[in-house]
Amino acid sequence: MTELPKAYDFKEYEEKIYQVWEEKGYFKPTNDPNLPGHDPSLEPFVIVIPPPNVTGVLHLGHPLFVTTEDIMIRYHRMKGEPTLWVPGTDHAGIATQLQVENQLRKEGTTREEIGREVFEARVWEWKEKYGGEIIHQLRRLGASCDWDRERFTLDEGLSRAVREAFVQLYEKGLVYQGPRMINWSPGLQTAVSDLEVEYTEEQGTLYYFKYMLADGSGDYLPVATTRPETIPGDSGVAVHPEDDRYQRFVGKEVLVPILGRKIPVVADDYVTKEFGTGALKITPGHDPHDNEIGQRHHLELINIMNKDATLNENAGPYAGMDRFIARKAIWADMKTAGLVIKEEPYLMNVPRTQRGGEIVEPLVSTQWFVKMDSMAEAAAESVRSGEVTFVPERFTKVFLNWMDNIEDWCISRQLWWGHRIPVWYCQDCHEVIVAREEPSRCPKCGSSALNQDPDVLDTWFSSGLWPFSVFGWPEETPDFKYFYPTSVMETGYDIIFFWVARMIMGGLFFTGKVPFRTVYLHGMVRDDKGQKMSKTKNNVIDPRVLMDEFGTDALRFSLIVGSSPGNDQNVGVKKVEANRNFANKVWNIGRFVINAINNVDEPIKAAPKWTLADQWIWARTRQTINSVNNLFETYQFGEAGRQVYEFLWSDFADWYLEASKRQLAEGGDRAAHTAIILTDVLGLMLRLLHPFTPFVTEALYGYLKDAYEDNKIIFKPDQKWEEQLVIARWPERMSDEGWESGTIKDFELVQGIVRAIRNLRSEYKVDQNKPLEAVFISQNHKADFLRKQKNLLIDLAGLKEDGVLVIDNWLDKGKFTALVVEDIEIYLNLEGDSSVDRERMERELNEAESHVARLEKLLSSPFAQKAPANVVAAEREKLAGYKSSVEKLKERLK
RNA sequence: GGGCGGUUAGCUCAGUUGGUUAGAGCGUUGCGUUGACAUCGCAAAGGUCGUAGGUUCGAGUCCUAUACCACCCA
Repeated sequence: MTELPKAYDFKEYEEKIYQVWEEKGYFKPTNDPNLPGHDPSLEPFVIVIPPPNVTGVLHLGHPLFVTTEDIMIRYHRMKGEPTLWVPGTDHAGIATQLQVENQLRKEGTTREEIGREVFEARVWEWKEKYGGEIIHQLRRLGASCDWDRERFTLDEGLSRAVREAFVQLYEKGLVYQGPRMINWSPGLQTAVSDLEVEYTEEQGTLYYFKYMLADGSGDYLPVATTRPETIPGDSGVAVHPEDDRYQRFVGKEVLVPILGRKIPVVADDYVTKEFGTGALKITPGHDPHDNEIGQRHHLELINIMNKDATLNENAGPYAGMDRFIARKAIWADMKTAGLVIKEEPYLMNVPRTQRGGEIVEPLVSTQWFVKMDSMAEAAAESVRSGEVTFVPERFTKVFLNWMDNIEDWCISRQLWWGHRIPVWYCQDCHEVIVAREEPSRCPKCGSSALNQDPDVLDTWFSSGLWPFSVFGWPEETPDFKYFYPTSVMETGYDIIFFWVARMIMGGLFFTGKVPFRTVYLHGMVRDDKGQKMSKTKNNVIDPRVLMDEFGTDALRFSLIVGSSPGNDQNVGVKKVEANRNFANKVWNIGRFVINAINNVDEPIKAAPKWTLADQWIWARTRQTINSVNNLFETYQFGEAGRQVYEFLWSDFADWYLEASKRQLAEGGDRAAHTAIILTDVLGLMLRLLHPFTPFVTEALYGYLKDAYEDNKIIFKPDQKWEEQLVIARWPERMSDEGWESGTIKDFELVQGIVRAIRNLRSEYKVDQNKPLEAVFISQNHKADFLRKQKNLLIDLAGLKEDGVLVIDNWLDKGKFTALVVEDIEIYLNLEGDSSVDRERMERELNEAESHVARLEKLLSSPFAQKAPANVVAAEREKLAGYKSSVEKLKERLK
């Protein structure tokens, strides 16, 4: 029988407990399809982790998703379902490559210098060195994943899945290669997808200049642009077909400034008459909209840019200049040539890459693309039909809107870290070979001179296969057959397009099934002022520091409680500290209960006679269990956590534990039955709380179980205690037995009286420990009730043990101070100032009278007829209470 | 331009079938520490629930408009 320390020391338990969980295999799914005795009819609960960047640094987004998913996983595991959470990491192409390139720079070298093979080896080294860190942190956060099923997106199996997927798409004509307008990142030297481009509003300049007519008339078309450096690539000027100002120019030719090339003026209703001059220069090679207009009017496509964002020979005198230097140079030359009209400041949307942050250059390049329309239609249909649902629901619309406007996906990246595109080119006959395995010779001409495409695939291409590739797809493994499709995809709303959409499309295309039924999207974590955390703002909170200081449970609880799905949340250190205190509170409740169990030493003689407090806490327990079950089923984990918190702190600790002290001191059956109630309620609450704060609850469960089983007097062997809380039975809903609401109301009357007495004590500055004499006066059935609850009132309100009287009338009110709760008069011997007394009672009378007035008005309004009977009855009852208070107070004030 | 979310106590936020004096944590104020807990207890102050309309017996909750903030798509 060990005495627990006064404070919960999470450092003592977290690591050890996690180790035991893992060693005992609790994170492994029951009903494993690879083992004998598997029952395929049992529906499993499955989540695949959103794989964190393998060399990434832990930020608060990780604890948020880990906790949310762990809550669901632990809940379903406790419900006894076969439960699986598949962990893993993502190779994160650009991010990881940049890290290693940084390292190389420090060493004074570059990837080009060391070559592709050496570079790849270096990245693997890097991954081995730092890749374990993020996984270690997931464990520390308490993630109950099946680590035997851990995956990495560049693993052999997953690489095979990627090749398979590419080839299948190619065979069905959904993957194609071609020159097409893409977003080029000159800094990263790779193409990026539309999604990887972010637009920021920045101050720029709108340049107005003259497009001279080619007929030498000296007439000109005024044009405005934000990018003069693209003028050498112009192959037309467009005006709105209904723009009277420019009708006469349509069909004529104008001269490209400086270069003197002749280009046509066309009419196109894409042009906004009000913008700039109403005439738009068209650069089909370097602007996506211009590209479309160019195609419509068969304008020449001129590429004027090199891959490093310098201009090429098509830019004539500006060849070799960087794009921004060229901008200045051209403008200066045009000024000299008298072609400039004016400049004005202009707020423009500048496209920048998500990663590097430099300005993206739209240009035409040969890349690999996935044709999206048919896949998107299928994905949209699966959402429209409700086969896949979103939590919160509003993301459905966001998703469908994107699906309806989807563009083809550029999947090739000019990087060295990632899945190499499974395409080979024959050097001799130029055959393009797309294959699952590396071919040794060309199937067309037999040549062995084959070169593999140098590009790798977008990281999201492999991520899109994640929900089934982790189970061994394309192999029909037992895992794939049993665990796929998964149950819930939990991730941040910021990657709904990047990832969620592509998984749904991929799932439907490759497996014919949606990859998950429910998409739960969490919000972003910001600092306590609502700002995005960033290194430059220096407001980044390191989760590891929070865990060091307050424990994992406190961090987990802070990220879940007080937030709702899909909404951003602000997290400050204070909040985590408060929840560390909660963990400690739970710990001390546990200490109290264990102590109570240990002190029971007499055999139970009779059937239990429950006290009001016993019945009340049990009723509240049932209420809480039912409510938490409802909330879990609707993904309202924050509210569920809050309710358990409130129950434990405000009901169980503040009231029941206090009430139980006398019951325990009484000894005998009373103490034994009280200990049983304490144990049962705490046991149930530890279960409800376990998904949120797994460590402190597991630690306490162990001690509670030991104490209970060691006590041979109250121990019931038939009441099975599971080995550990992590696999203990989840408390299921209990139906109402009818007695609960009355019991709760009765106890609330006691609480009302106790609070009133405490307030009075505080107001009269009477020492809290001083026992008070009290006389309760009640003329109705409540007198009996009060007599029965006398001891409870004595303990909770701090009354004098033998100084409490319950009678139906009393004349000698002398120096006693009056208090009225509903129709009960309470007289306390406070030895207070009677003028203060009068003043206070007048205040109370005023308040009660205002309530009476308010309620009488309410009840004489149509409310009484139209509102449901129970609502009206409740108000009538309140009115009665206030009325008798008024009466008693008036009497006392005479 | 379209869309979404937010606006509730000094601060950070809960409040999901509309039910009649709106909640928590932190902060503030007062009192209190020899057995569950000072990582605490008891109590107090503090809110026209952005604004204006509407629906309803009843609106923080539903509808319309509007302001501001944030985000997404174009």
